[in-house]
This record gives sequence, C-alpha cells and structure tokens, in this order.
Amino acid sequence: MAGVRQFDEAAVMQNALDLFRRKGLAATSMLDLAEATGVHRGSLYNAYGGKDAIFLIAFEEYAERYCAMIREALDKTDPRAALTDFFEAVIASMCAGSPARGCLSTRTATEADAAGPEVQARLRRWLDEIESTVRAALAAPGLAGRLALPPQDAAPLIATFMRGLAVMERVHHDPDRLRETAASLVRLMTGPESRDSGRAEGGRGDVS
Amino acid sequence: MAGVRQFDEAAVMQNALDLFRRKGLAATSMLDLAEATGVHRGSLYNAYGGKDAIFLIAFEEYAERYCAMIREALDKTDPRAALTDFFEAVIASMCAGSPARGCLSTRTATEADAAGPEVQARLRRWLDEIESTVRAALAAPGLAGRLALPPQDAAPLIATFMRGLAVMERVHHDPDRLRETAASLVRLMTGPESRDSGRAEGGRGDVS
DNA sequence: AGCGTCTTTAACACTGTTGTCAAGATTGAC
DNA sequence: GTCAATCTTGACAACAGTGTTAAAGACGCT
Repeated sequence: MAGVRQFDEAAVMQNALDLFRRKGLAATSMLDLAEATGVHRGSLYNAYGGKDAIFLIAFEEYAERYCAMIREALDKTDPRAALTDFFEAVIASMCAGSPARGCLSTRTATEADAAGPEVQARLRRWLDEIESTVRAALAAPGLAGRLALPPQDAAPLIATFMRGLAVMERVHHDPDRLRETAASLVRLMTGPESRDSGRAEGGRGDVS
Repeated sequence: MAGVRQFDEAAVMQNALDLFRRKGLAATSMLDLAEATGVHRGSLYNAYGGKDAIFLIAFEEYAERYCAMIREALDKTDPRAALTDFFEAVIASMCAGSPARGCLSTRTATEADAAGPEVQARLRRWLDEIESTVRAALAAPGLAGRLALPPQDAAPLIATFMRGLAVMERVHHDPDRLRETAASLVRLMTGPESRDSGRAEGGRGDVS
C-alpha cells in the first residue's frame, strides 16, 4: 500500500469532538470540520464518508471517558459522597469551557431526528450504558441498601435527572444552581440520617 | 389605512407552532414556514420580520396553554395525586403525535445558541414561570408541608427532572418508561406513608 | 372615483453546503 | 527506479436558504 494518510487521525477526531461539543452535530458542517481539523474537506469525505461517520468515531472517545469519569466518581463507600461527587463531575463537565459547552449527548439527543439512524442507535446505547454504570455502582457492596430507592429504580431516575441538568445548564448557565438542585435530589435519595458526609474531593470532573 | 393582511394570523401561528414542535426552531426555514402556513415567504418577512419573531409569537400560545395545563394537573388536595397527574400531563404532552413531537422548549433550549438573544430570554422566562407555577402549587394550603422537600427545593428539582424526561423521550420513545421513572421521583418526594392515593384522572394531558 | 397605504408576488443576488471528480502528489512495495 | 495504490487539492454543479426589492394588486378613506 501507498499514498498514505497525511493527517493524524486521532488529532482530527479530538478536534472534531471539540467542535461537535461546541456547535452540536446538526449545526456543524463539513466545512467547519475541515477548518477545525486543518484537513481538506475532500480528504474527510475520502477518509470517512461524511459527517455522521466522523461523529460516530469521535463520539467513541467521549463515551469512554465519560463512563470512566462517572464510574470513578461513584466509587465511594458513602452513598451521599458517591452521589455528590457524581453530580459534581457531571456538572463540571457540562459547564467547562467558555462559553460553557454543555452536554454533547443531550444536545444530540434532542436533535436526533436530524441525525441518521446510526447516530440515534449509538446514543440510545450510550444512555443505556450510563444507566447501567450507575446501577452497578449503586449495587456495589458499600452502597447497596443504603439508598431510599433500589438501584434499578434509582439508576433511571438519576440518568433522567442528569439530562435535565444539561438542559437547565443551557438556559441559565449557572453551575451553582445546578449543584443545589442536584443536592436536593441527593438529600432525597440518601435520606436525612447521614448528617455529615461532606463532599469527598473526587476527580476534576472534566471529561476531556 | 388599507392594503390589508390577506391571511388569518392566528391560523398562521397555529401552523407555525405545529411546525416548530415537529422540526424544532433551528431546523425550520422560512420556506418551511411558508409552505406550512400557505403564506408566501415574502409576506411573512413583511409581516413579522423573520423566523425568531414568528417563533416568539407562536411560543406565547404554547407557553400559556402549558402553564394552564400543569396548574390544573397540580390542583389536587393529595400530594401524590397532584404530582402523578402533573407528570402524566407532561409526559402525555411530549409523547403526543406520531412521530412523537417531543418537548418544544427543551429542544429549543438545547439549541439555544443558534437562536437569537430574545428567544433565549423568552425561554429562560418561561422555565422560571414553570418553576414558580410548581412552587406555588406545592405551597398551596392542601399540599403544603406534605412533601419530603419544601416547595422552594422541590420546584427546581421537578422542573429540572421534567426536562430530563423530555430528553429521554427523544431517545427511547417509550412513555411507560418515563412514567415509571417519574413514579420513582414521586414516591421519593411523597414518602412511603400515603400508601394508596391512586392516580386521579386529571386532564387529557395534551397541550394542543 | 381617486388617492395613498399596505400587501402580495416573483425575481434577484448572495452565501453556504453538499457530494463528486479529475489531476496531481506522495509513498510503500517490488 | 518503476509501479500502482492511495491521498490531496482545487474545481465544479447542484441545491437550499436568506433577505431585499420593484412591480402589481387590493383596500379603506375621503
């Protein structure tokens, strides 16, 4: 073989992901991608075929990092610390950047009908993965039975609620407000008993 | 004065709203609006100025109906019945139509950076209105003090969670799943005590 | 009826996006 | 060094959308 790819595919995907997070899938054109990556539009068509295909590849890295992030945040022995760290990480991730970049998957989900069926399927799979990651973490020995809700009920509730946070972030751009709202849910789920499980420090909360 | 408007403005706005709910603000073009309303594109420019202006007018009716809908749903003497009816109405509204049309405001919120500042401001105002409507309803004599959370904490939590439901609807298109998730939150907020407050029947849950 | 005002309509110029193509450049394999 | 595969690049045609404008039409008012 010869006539070898001239650009760094990983770097292209990183730039593409950054762009998708800033502009969203629908609003990003192939020309935007070409400019952001420094790769000629024709080369992108040649290498990947189109926008959705690029998105799907770029999304893989996002998905992986995100899951790792929440898995780490939830890996605590105290339920309240686990959930507090979890929401802190989620909120920090969507509020990072200026202007804040928001949540890629939430944005893509709401404009999903404009995206191809592969993107829709990938999104569905990813949200399921988030939910099972949360469910598994809550069912872990340390936390099991210490919540007001069994993991199989708590996980969908948490997964749905975090989507809501992402929407609210777009409207108010106020991380503290999100934290307070999340704290209410955490209080509700952990009950009033464990009075002081102060927030453990957890990860930096940024996915990238 | 003369040279009088040839079209029914209310009908145009109704059609515009329908279209916005189906396609979203960003994906709807002036040409789409012209076709959907039967009014020539130039006339729409002349009468309203542009897409955002049309959206803002159409949105008023939506906002009004929506608030009335949730106010009615929450107007119950039992907290569990109120919240159950509330979420039933919200879910029915976003799942109506085929394909389900989703939640206009949630969708607009996530693509808000593409919209003008007036739309963003209107959206913010609307979400605040939803939140205060919920807060007021929960603080009403019949319900006050019968929730696990004071109204000023419960309202943002509920408002945020219902945005999450709208996102999940886009992904899974499964009303029952949404109902179950919402039921978990209701259980959490009303506590296990009131064992049987079976769902009162409430409104039809459709905004339009 | 005539006037002025407003609306309608088709057309125009412009910009942005898409997907493809052919010519040329590059590079590994032989 | 030559070959052949592959990538790069600029160009092209086609389409969609925008916002404006000028001419034509409709209507209320006097």
